[in-house]
Amino acid sequence: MARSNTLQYMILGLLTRQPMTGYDIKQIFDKEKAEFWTAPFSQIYPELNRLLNKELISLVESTEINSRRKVYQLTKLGTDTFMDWLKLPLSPEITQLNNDDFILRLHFLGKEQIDILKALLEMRERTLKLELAELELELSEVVHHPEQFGRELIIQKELSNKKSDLKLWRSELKNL
Amino acid sequence: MARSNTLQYMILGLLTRQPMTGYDIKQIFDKEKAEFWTAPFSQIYPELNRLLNKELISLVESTEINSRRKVYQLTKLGTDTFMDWLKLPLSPEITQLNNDDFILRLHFLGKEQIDILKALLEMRERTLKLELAELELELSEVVHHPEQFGRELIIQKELSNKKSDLKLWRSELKNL
DNA sequence: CCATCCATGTAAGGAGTTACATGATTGG
DNA sequence: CCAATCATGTAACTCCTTACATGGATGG
Repeated sequence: MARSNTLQYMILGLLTRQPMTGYDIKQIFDKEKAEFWTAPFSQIYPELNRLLNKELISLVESTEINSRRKVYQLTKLGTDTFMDWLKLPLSPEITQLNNDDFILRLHFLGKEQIDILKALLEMRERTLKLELAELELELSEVVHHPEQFGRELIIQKELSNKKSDLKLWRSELKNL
Repeated sequence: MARSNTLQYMILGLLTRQPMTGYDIKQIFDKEKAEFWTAPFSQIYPELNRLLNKELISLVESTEINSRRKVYQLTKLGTDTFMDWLKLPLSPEITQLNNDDFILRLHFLGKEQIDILKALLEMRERTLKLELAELELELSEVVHHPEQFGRELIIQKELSNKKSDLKLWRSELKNL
């Protein structure tokens, strides 16, 4: 999942819930991770310092005077930056969304942001349909190569995963 | 998919089919990629030179005398290295297999290697059962947090994907 | 007092992306 | 002759992992 500042937005997203330390962020990654993502301290701490430098986050003044704990909170700029990123599915020039971009945003959406949530699900639905068509084509080609049995199984797996995704997002969209 | 020499084994795996150039390898990656993986020239060419250095591959003597084409073939060492990697699911000390390691090996398995294929599917089946149990637990926790609706959907997606995988591998195992 | 958890980092290196650079061959 | 394809690479940069380094606070 390279090349899109994933970590930056994950951290900003977590800080929208409440101010916290790098250590807290790591705890949440480890607890909520299994679904799709995690990061070690060696990525988190330097990233926090970069975000501080860019003034997307700031240090909460500590009551405990001689503690090394650094509690971070979002700045106005940080909140805006995160919300702009989250609203991607609402921008008219974007019509497709890969699984990673989709999941990452979905993670931070609740029923309060119903319009973003709907746009996100609809966009993913569109992309899934295209991906399914491509996979059907690949499957029809690979069946002529019995020596590539493993690859055929992979395509079947991808097909059944995407079909079940499409079904799930459609049914969720209906309930919104 | 870091830290496991993926590219090395992908290249060795493709070269078991027939000798080819870096350019050919890239073509195949682009054609067979969509399912899970690809690599740009800037990764392929340096990797080929590393494999040449390690004597896992060698240059095929060219008939065309003044061509810049470099056709690579597996050496005995390269073939052995690849087969050892492919046989991982047969090794008794390994009992679990994540999706990436599973898919990567499955890609190169045909019905000729029925014993490896069976062991691979069985091992993935075991791992899937554990992953499903974890996800069920996470789902039961997240339902108490309606503000994390997006995360709940992600867990549901993962659950339905893994359930459909489990069903698929079970039915394929029955047919082998 | 000692283990575990809390807490913050640096260093080294591998993996992956994007951009750049170059030139031969093939087919219309 | 010109465009597309074949063909091989380097450079710079970001992303990610593993290992290392340090020390305070808490609870049994």
